[in-house]
Amino acid sequence: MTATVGDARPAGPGRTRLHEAALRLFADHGVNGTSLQMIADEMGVTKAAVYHHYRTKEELVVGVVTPFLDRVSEVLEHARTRRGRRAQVETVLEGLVDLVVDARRMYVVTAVDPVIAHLHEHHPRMREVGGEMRELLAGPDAEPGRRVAVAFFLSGVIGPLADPTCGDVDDDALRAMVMDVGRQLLLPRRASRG
Amino acid sequence: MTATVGDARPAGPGRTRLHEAALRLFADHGVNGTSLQMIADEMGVTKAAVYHHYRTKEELVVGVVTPFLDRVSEVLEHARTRRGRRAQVETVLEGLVDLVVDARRMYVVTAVDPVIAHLHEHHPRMREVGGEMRELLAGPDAEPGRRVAVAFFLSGVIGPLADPTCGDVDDDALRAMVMDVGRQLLLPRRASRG
DNA sequence: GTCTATACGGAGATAGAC
DNA sequence: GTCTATCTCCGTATAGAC
Repeated sequence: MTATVGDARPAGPGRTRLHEAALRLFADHGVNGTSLQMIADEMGVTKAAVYHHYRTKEELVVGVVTPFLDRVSEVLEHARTRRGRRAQVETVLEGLVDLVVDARRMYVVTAVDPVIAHLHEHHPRMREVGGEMRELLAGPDAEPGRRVAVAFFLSGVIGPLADPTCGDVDDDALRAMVMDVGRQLLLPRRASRG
Repeated sequence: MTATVGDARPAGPGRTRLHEAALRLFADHGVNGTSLQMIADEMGVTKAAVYHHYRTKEELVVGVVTPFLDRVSEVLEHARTRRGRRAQVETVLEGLVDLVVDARRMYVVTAVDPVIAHLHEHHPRMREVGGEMRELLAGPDAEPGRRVAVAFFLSGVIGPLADPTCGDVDDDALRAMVMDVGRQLLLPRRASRG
């Protein structure tokens, strides 16, 4: 049994330091390639100290991902308050790109890591948030073409974040460029160009 | 000719079976999440039998990736025989999308796995092929916007392949849709930045 | 090419003192 | 909240027989 981590504690400073150290390493080596020993070393403590915060590695992973998941939830919630599909898509797009550029490393990890991919399938809240995002972006009963575009976009955003050839692009420029691509893919103009 | 692979053995049937089994598991669990024991079980043999083909796990990984790398090389070579940047980009696009749809699992692995990402940085031939592809798609001394688009595209293609909400889309449709997106991003009509 | 058997290290995890 | 010490299991890898 994999236990639901209804761990709603507010995450003190120690925990936050742990999250940050773990995240750095996850982004570099993947979750499976990162041992608790590595994390402990990164923080300058021992494994046992890490185990004080989480009972298992899996719970640690969930703990690291959760704050990011929360922010995505907020974006979706905000989008739902808007009227009209186009406005909703635009809002998700903006919020997501913002979030993703701001938390580069995190999104790379959450989007790409095999371990987290499994979590996406099995962890109830991740399934839920992922589903809601796709639904908001694609719309109900979307045609294949639309679903492909959405999947393409969600996966595409990580490219510029991870690609070394884009390392020189600063956050603001990146945000603008990715938004541009996102609009092209998900908000095609009806008749003419605007 | 598609260059030498460190290990230029012709890959008999046993080796090919091994590659396929390993690939299936890599795609599911990531390279680090796949033990040689799992691979052996998948093939119905023992670990020692696997070690008959490769001396280390890393060599196995390279062996699995190489055939795919060779096909990418062929695509690039073919593109270089064409005259004009647009024609070259179009050719790479077509070849790559074809290849990627045909070898879904493989591309997901090569594009996404943390272990292979490190290989991309350190393994000479992978560095080379990756660099050549970006150069062909982006052009020499490309501006940031173009580089972002290329990175976005290369990462975006894996989305529809991996996303469960696109599972019902058959290969031909997928190919067409992804090509469409690729042209939008990389071959803008009446290019303002070509 | 495949097997059995085994070496060795490092992984995740626990106990209990400070 | 952090430590030392320790457990167990499984990972990679090797030796040598069939």
